Amino acid sequence: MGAPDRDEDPQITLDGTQHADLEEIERAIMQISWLSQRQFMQLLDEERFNMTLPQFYSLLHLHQMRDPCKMSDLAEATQQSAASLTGIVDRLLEKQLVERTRHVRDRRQVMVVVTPQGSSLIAKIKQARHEQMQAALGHLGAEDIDTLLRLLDQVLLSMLRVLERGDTHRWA
Amino acid sequence: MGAPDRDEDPQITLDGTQHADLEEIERAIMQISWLSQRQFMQLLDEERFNMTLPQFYSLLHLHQMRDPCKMSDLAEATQQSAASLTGIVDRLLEKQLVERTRHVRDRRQVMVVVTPQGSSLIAKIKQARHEQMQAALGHLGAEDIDTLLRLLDQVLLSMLRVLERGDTHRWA
DNA sequence: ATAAATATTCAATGTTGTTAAGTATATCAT
DNA sequence: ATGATATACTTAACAACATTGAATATTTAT
Repeated sequence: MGAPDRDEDPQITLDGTQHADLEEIERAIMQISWLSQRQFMQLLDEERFNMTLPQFYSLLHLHQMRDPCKMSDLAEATQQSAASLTGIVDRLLEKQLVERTRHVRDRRQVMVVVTPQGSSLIAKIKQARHEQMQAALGHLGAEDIDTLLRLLDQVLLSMLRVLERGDTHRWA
Repeated sequence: MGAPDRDEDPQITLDGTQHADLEEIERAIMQISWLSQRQFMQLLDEERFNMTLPQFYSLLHLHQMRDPCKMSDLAEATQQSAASLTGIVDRLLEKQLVERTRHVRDRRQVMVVVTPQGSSLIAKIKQARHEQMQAALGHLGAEDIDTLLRLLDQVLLSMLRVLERGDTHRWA
């Protein structure tokens, strides 16, 4: 990731003021996403955690749900295919971070729950990640934090909406 | 990814105002990173592009550099190991998106350059990605875009600084 | 010339991604 | 009830990448 593309002109709006291009934001988001995932991947790879990104995000969702969660729901929430998820849950199971049961009524459904060990690991990882991100976020002022959070949540909600629509669209 | 963790209290600051927690931002960045990379992965996977994320980010860096780039520099810039990169560049080479040469003076070094085909593909992918992200960003006002860009670039620069320090620290 | 340092590739292994096919259970129509 | 269809998930086969450590090639130092 080299220097940002700065060779494009800013937009000229009707009122004559100059505003940044949307593509600048896209570049920033892409770059931050790539770098932060890389950085996080290395953290998860340490012996004390020994996890992969897909495993973490799957476990994180189960932790947030607390109650048993269908495989298909977990797959949709984490944007992973059911086939991939089977192997991922297999490995979480080996480490005793989750438990797999069958739904009582509909025995086709496989339900997964996080174990206390799983929740405890998530807490440790969140703490380690917090320390890691402190370096990138620590210098932000309280005002900036509020603003950034508001904008990021706006972006995130739009993304989630798109994904939901995208899923229904895919099966249409 | 389920509903955001909202069960943590906001920070109470000295002046009595309530401000969002840094951890909220961390959550948002993690979630956006994961989702946007997933979404982008699916886009790159379409037949017209037929690329993977590591391939794209490697090619993107070469595109931004324009001039030939050492394997080790590319590895550092994209945060990939030299060993991984060899295979990735192999596949870019097969698709004729890059060319590999030896450095004239120091023939240990392998130099990689993007081809015109490679640059053209990057442009097409950027366009497709732009349309994809329009859905998540299109509703932002001009003010918000400026603000968000400023904050994201701040975060990005901090991350880059950390990575540089982290690299020198790792080999020390 | 020999040794040491550097840059990259190769080989072996594990996780995740894909698609397609397979198995088990549930539901619906007759 | 029985047979067809749909649903939920797993399995299988293969490609892409991640890791590590060994091997190779080239340069630099003695």
